[in-house]
Amino acid sequence: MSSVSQDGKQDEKQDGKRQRRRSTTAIKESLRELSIQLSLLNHQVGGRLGVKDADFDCLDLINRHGPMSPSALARRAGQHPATMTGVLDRLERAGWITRERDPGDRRAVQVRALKERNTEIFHLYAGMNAAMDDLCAGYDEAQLELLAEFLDRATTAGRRATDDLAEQD
Amino acid sequence: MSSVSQDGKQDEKQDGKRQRRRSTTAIKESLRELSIQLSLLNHQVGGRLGVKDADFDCLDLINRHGPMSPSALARRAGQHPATMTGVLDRLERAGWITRERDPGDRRAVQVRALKERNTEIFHLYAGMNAAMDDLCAGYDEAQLELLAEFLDRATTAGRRATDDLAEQD
DNA sequence: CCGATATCGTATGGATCTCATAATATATGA
DNA sequence: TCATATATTATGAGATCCATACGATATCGG
Repeated sequence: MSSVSQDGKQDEKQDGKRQRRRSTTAIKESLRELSIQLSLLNHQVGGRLGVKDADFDCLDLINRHGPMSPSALARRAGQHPATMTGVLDRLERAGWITRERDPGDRRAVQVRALKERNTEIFHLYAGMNAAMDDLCAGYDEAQLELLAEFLDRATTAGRRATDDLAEQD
Repeated sequence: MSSVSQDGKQDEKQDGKRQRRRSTTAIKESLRELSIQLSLLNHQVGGRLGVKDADFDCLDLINRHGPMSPSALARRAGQHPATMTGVLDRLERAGWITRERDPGDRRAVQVRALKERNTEIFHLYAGMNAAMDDLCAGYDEAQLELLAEFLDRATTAGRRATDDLAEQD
């Protein structure tokens, strides 16, 4: 350890680096674990609603990013367009979404989520929602801002990494 | 706004609360967005390796939480035991895992990941990994600790919310 | 305007996957 | 020992995925 070294100053620096690497690794680990856990939560919520994982992801995207075309959705969800037809059929049949022809381009279709049913989803997330409120309550405004910015940057990093993998064909 | 009110002090307090609610909501939003993005990244990585999303999740769980039985894995991944047989068949055929009978209980099976192949996975995450290193480099030690703790707590919250939903049958 | 071509969503069908149930092998307890 | 419980896997019916094809519409060059 440091105590056997001749040069305490340099050891300190190295310890700092080591510690930093440890912290960074810990964050990446934690992030991964969190990601898995949130997927499992989605799986549970989706299961309650009788919606398959992939379908639920799509419904979430529609809810979050407004009305959009099936092909845009397929791109966003990383699925085949023909698969999306099946997904939308199920979601439409179960009353989660509607399909409307785009007046501007009559080949196109706009997929829209039915807001009325969002309360059902919201209700199932109530537990997690409350827990997150509690968790956030323990931080001051500056810390919350730090956290939000970190999360956004991590998202951007994820998007870039994903796109890089997708493009290099 | 505040300027028209008779009681600046109380307005300040209310603004603080409003701001806090906004920040908390922003964090929850960001977290959700991040979760989606990481799922898409996994989807890309899995796609590159010719492994389906669900299968890849299972492989990840095996890698992360050591050797385990198919039923334990099914529970963790939220899947039917019979489905897990198919998942493990595919992963084994593709050389990602091995199945060994448990000497202690010869009904049981231990599923073990083949570490040699982990470099393939790791390599595909290299981009995201480097981006996260860059991101973390912008924070000091105390901030990194704050972030890690937040992520861990959020994971715990997620696990609790998931278990609550799973149990209330 | 017209014809060629591109794009959008979806139908089709074969391969694959899921999962309830049954079957097999082993363990456990009375 | 025998009944019951447990871990995993086989079976098969139904659902899903997706490469491809198709019909409808849009766009563009001439």
